[in-house]
Amino acid sequence: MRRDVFQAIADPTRRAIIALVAFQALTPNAIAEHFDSSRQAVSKHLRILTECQLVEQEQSGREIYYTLNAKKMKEIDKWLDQFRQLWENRFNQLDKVLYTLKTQKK
Amino acid sequence: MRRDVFQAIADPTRRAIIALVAFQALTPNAIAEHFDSSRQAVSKHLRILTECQLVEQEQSGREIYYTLNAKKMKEIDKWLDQFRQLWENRFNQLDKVLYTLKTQKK
DNA sequence: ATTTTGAGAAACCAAATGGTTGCATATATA
DNA sequence: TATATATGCAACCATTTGGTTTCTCAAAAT
Repeated sequence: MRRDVFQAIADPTRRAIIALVAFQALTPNAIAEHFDSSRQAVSKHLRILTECQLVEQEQSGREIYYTLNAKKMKEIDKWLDQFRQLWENRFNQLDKVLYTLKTQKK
Repeated sequence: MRRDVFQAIADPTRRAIIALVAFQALTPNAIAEHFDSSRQAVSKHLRILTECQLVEQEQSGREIYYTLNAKKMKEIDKWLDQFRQLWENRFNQLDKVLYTLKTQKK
């Protein structure tokens, strides 16, 4: 079960769930109300999100409140870091072509 | 065929390909050398990356050079923006709990 | 002119994914 | 105590995914 953050955010429903629990703790039932699919389907998404630690559970009686573990989101941001300078254009398309040409004439 | 950026970066091989073509234009053959899987498998990944515009093609004779379209990576960064303040702790777990309690006593 | 090489497309396949329904269990509520 | 509610889990199913092999085609190289 390769449950990494990138696989977790691939699904649009899970991204929506992330956005929901980002600003308030919610129960599976409360979350399911926002979607067409069944509560069990949402539950499975929550399981995946929990397994990769993107969300955390907090039991309160028979209810379970889910919240976003924002720190885990940083992992995605960290991965993006290596490309950030590229889209900020300090190292652009032309540079890349020149670099390619240079490494090719060996 | 829902070819969005998030689905594209879900696969670890594709993330590796992205990292490779980020710094120099490469042909499918050159890319495939970095992996265990066949050139055709890499080709399929490149197709997916192309379809969601994460990479761009540049034909040169019979060779096709692939480069990263860094601008498209910004989409991921943009999605992360809404959570950035959360992991920077300006709005933390406790706040969330309080907010939840408040909205519940209606 | 013939052969080799680079690349995409098609057909196929096992495994993973996202959904469903039905069930078990623990906690509230009547 | 009996019933209703919240949740997770298992079994099942259709579709998607990621890989393979085979094929075709165009461009280089011989």
